[in-house]
Amino acid sequence: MLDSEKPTLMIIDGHSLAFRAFFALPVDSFQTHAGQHTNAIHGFLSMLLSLLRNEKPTHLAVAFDISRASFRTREYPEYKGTRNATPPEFLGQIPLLQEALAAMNITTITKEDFEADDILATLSVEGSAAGYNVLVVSGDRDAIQLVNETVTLLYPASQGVSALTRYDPARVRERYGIEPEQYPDVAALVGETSDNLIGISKVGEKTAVKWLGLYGSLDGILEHADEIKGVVGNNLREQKENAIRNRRLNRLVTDLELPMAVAALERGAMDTDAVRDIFTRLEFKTLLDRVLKLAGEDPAVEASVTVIVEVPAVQAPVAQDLLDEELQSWLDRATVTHPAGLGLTVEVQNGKAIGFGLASPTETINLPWQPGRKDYAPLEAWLASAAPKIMNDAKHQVKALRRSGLPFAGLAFDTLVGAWLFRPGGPDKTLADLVSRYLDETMPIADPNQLVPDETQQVGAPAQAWYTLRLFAAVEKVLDPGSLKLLLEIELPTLLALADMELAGVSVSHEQLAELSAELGASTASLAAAAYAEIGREVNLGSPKQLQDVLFTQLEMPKTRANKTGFSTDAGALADLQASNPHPFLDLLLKHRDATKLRQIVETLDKAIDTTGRIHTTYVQIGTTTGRISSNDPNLQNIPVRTEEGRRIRVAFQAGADSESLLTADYSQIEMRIMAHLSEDAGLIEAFNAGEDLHRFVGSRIFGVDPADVSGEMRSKVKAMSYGLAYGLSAFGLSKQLRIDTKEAKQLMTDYFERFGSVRDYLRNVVEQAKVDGYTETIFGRRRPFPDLASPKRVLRDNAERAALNAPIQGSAADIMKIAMNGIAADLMDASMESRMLLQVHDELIFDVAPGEWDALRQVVTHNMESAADLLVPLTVQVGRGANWDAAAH
DNA sequence: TGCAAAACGTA
DNA sequence: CGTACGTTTTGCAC
Repeated sequence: MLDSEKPTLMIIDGHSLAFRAFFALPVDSFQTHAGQHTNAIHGFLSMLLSLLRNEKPTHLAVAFDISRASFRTREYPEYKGTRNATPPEFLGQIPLLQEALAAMNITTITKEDFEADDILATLSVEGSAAGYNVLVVSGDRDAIQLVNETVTLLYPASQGVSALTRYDPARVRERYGIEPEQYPDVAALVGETSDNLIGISKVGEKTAVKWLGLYGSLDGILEHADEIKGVVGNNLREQKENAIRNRRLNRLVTDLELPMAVAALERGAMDTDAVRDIFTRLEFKTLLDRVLKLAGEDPAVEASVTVIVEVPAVQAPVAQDLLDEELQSWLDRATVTHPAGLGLTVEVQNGKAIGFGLASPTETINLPWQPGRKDYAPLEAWLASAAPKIMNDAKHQVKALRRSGLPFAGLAFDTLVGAWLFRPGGPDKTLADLVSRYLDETMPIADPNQLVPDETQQVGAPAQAWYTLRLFAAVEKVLDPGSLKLLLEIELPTLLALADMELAGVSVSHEQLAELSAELGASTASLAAAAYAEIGREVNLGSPKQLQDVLFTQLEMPKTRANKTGFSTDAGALADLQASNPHPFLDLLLKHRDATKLRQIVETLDKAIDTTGRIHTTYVQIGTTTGRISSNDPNLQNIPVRTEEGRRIRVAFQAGADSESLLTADYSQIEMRIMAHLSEDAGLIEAFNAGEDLHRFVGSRIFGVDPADVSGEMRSKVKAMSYGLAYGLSAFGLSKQLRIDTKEAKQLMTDYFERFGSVRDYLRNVVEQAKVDGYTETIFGRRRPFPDLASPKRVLRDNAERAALNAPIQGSAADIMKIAMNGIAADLMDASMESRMLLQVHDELIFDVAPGEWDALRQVVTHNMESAADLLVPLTVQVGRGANWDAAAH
């Protein structure tokens, strides 16, 4: 029997979902004239109706608890003992809900001495055995253990208002990293606050999952408890009774004797009079309409039920379904009639393309897609052609096309990136945001009060494409010519390059990370133990609040810099304390911080490795205000490099299986070179043209000595000064960083500007000009608005001034790197090279070098990076080669 | 569950 | 009292 032919049994935990609905909906808005609160009933029924429509269960039951007392509370009186008293507004809603369900001819089940969960468990086992597809709907995590190939859990995603998440075994694995049946073992170890079940101290989800991975089950873990090291190991051995008790209590009963068999739960006709009666008493008007329409089972009528959202003033044209010749002739006509481009939205699911929406100003086309379709040949030809495509947030759609083996060319505009160029740092992140801002319309979105999203209310791909096309005109209009050029010539090619980099990913060794993690885990444990010994007690070293208590109360150390929660315990503050009040605890704490931080990074990276051994970050092209790209999920732009230990992480980033090595290429001192270019400072330009070490050269000028006589100390002072300049550093800040007094710092700045006066003039001028224009501009015309420069508030204005003087420098560097990347991507393509650009870290690029391509790649990379901009000083690039990222550094 | 704050990694 | 980011953890409010 096919799955789709099997009957579907839906079992709902009435109490947990009604309770969630109670907190999700405002109490005051749901009240009868008689004063009865109804928000829980309304929320529950609304969700139920959506579920009935979307899931179409053939069999249905709702289980309720009878009271808080059950065999579990008899066994362990503290069970659920911490729960607060039921809110008075909730009282009385359950009986009314049950009455409504009865009227709808829906079976409700209770069982003396057991919880609703146990009923769910029993029915799901019986249903599976009897050949049903089973849907369990519950807001209680314990229900996760019920999930298997035939049982799916629908669990409220957040706060019980927006959506239900479908947990099938794959999703449980993805979310928790365990098999569904292992969930109670995790819960037993971790504990469950809401049930007043105390777990093992210091054991969280991460640790529990790790142990389960090692030993398979709670029993396995307890058998090997002696092998587990460190504080957690001790805790486990000392508190194992907790876990055993928790496991006993969270095991759901699957063999209850219930008053009816699963087959008896088949849905029957509603008693529409009774439904009318109870819904009227509850004063549910729209819900009554919905439930009666559902009872009528008239598909035409049912479809009309969903029109609850406000109809926008302007509506997208109804989408047409076209195939073969019709599609071809539509495309032929539309591309000619609308030479500026057509709107395109790729519908993406699980990273693959599953459909397309096309739009002209007056028509939209809907094209569901699956691999191997022949009737969309015209679409594929159009996608592959240079015919202009207007998209919104194209990057992930382009990735989906590539993953689906579809061609793509002709990206002519990205409304999201365009809007970002207009307002970098603005709040607009989605198509709906842009529609609201630039079209002043409300794009219909799913009713947020509905527990189950209803696709019929969503704007589909064709309508999205249509909105995108209209946004194109609006966004293009607000962009100045420079920004428009930037978008077309720099950002759009970069978007495509980033898509390919994300798809490529970078090879990372799980073995090396695991080894590193184990080592770091051991050292954090011993450092923590040593730190505890120093102060005679155990505190959470990760809690600044608890550390404050240790440092300033127990050890009576002098107060550090203040912050919002008291006094700073950051590395700088601790170093100051160590200088004035040496104490072994401080050193141990700092080392512990280092180790835990590194381990955290290692763990995050390890988890991000895919089945092919690679990590795929996501670059956010609109992620910054300056023009830089940001990276997340995971962030590969902040991998440690400054310490020996940290660099071991970079060793794990290695050449891919098909590559001969990695190549790294970075700009040397690009921001200082841009500063030299923009300020036209003769001294600084000479410094770069001299080919001498920059800081040594500058130091010799400032301190009036030969370059050869510049000491290490002099050089580092000059270096800090130079870099600080671009950030708006003050004498005070400089003194703080160099640990010299303010007077000396001030003198250093004076001497610096005496020799490099144009730099000071330039920095002043940037801010002055920005005050006049209201924005700053990079070498390539990237603008950043600065409304706060006119603020009467000192702090705001000062902050804006520093950001303004930095923006053209950081932003120009970003422009240059993007231009270089685009050139490299084009050259790799033109020469049909196999080497791949993998990572960008602001001024550095990392590549997989295909066998035999080293020389060619080095040439392509260096040439494009060095010639990306024509400045008054040369752009120089350092290239390195190695089997891993660390070795490839120079 | 969601948020702010602190801390810290990078250029 | 130095720019630009993203992630994790803690502690607290809802």
